[in-house]
Amino acid sequence: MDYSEIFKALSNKSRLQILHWLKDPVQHFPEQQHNGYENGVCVGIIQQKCGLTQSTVSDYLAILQRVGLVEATRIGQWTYYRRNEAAFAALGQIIENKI
Amino acid sequence: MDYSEIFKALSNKSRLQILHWLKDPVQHFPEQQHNGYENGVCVGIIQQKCGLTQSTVSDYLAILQRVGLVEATRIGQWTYYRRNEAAFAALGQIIENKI
DNA sequence: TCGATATATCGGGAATTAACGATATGCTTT
DNA sequence: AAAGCATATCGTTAATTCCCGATATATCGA
Repeated sequence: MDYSEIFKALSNKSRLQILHWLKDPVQHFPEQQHNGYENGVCVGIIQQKCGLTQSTVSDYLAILQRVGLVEATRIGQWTYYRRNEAAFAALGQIIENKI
Repeated sequence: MDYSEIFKALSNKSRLQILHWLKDPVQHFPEQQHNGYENGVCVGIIQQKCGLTQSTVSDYLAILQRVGLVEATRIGQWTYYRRNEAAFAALGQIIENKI
């Protein structure tokens, strides 16, 4: 298997920052109340906090999704992104035992 | 702290391959017997197996050393590189809990 | 000291990534 | 159907990374 793609996704400060914020959405994204946080946080809210443009944030979330670190749920016109904690646990194990 | 540099070091197939070989030097580098494997494997032997040039392999090992994933020992004209297993264990924990 | 060997460093061209603006797609409401 | 949002995709330039050859440094043996 090729883990370099996963590490490439993690090798960027903005993407690491987003992942860290998504670890505790209630604290880091209080401006999103409407739907709860079950499905994660929508792109626009993440973008505001990043300071990056909408297209960049959308790109970055797609990169993280492509390697399985986050999952997306489309609800109406919003796409909510949340961490895939199982992927992080698995990656931790891989680093401790396989790499 | 800035973990992106560590992930950048891991985001390359050749470097991951080297790290994996260094996990079991006796098996992957049988051509090196002279000094045992206590200090790791010297650059030339790693280079032969990689197929990359000497300068590239030296660069790559320096990158891995800079972020603490490997350690170097100079003995005479040889430099031996070995994995820093504590760094991998720590990184695994960071991914499971902190990122 | 000189030459041979091992490794490190420097400079560069090709390939990739960062981040953007512009535009397309898709959903919702009227 | 049309207008308004939210998000995705495309095309681009600047910056970075990949990987090399050339060269410098360090150590060893004669």
